[in-house]
Amino acid sequence: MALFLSTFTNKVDKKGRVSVPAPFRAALVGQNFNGLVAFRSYRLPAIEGLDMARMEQFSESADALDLFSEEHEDITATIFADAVQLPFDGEGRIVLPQNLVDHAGIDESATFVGRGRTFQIWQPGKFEDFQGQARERARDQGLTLRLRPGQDGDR
Amino acid sequence: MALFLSTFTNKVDKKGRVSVPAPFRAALVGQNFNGLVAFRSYRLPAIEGLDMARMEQFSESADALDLFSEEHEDITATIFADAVQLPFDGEGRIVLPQNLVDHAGIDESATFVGRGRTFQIWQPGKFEDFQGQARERARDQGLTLRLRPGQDGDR
DNA sequence: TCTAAACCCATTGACGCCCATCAAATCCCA
DNA sequence: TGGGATTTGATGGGCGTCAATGGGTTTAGA
Repeated sequence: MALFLSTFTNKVDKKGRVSVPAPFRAALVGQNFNGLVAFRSYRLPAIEGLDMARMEQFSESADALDLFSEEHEDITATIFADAVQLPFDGEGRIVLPQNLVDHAGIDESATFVGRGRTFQIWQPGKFEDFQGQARERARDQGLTLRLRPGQDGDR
Repeated sequence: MALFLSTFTNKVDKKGRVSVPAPFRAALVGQNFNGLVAFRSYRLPAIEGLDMARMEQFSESADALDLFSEEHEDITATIFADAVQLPFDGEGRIVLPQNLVDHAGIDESATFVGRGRTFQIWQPGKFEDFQGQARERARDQGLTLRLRPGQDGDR
């Protein structure tokens, strides 16, 4: 599976189109669906972005919950109902729906933020603030990452 | 199997017809029956929508329950007895039966809500409220979706 | 014969698709 | 190694197509 790395800021044109950074596009090829899936983060003023394979995986995981249970209802209402498929145009751009734009407070530019298996889309200024705070927390709390044993990195 | 994503709100015309969103229609092709199956949700003021394959799956799951048990009686009465087949017209519209419309409180518009393997049909305002509450619960309870083990992400 | 559902056709507005331009990074060769 | 040429990615705009919608007409069943 592809890794989404680094951050890119692109312009949103009058039609609401944004170019998806070429490296991200390269990580999103080879699906049935030529585009990406997006939904509003329920914790942050940001848009979550992922590929269809990941969404299918969510779907299978959600199927493991009891149907008609409250947990199932909440998960599907916050993720699947909120998700949109955003196809690429010939130039590799997407159109961000109004409700996503509103949620993230995006205006003339959008920042694509790599987060490993997924990525996020932010209003540039808001991401800058958020990243600054995250770095502070990481430093103050001595954040560490434990590697999973027995797992090769190149899966 | 089909994956239903996003929400779409369409108008109900004077004849009671609603366009089923094109992406949903695309997920509903390839059945014997050109249309969808619907029944009243027993927990929510909404209409459950699905394809025939999913209905078959429900049937098999119900078979796992003891025949003539109260649970079996209740499930079959609530789901199978209540279900209706709604065929598409030439433009991909359906007509919602009166009892479903009443149950969901639908008037001039209907909201189609993707929920993964199935979808729901709501009165727009009611779904907005419900989704808002679901998002709150998701945030407050730190709702997460555990990915099913043994499933590779890189498919 | 009357009503309701199925079928057909017209309109319109958003979106997908195409082409043009421009900037930047890279490549190539003297 | 410097500078010109080429490629690739980002951006802008025009136009055709399809989905959603509305209404009329025919068919079937009561």
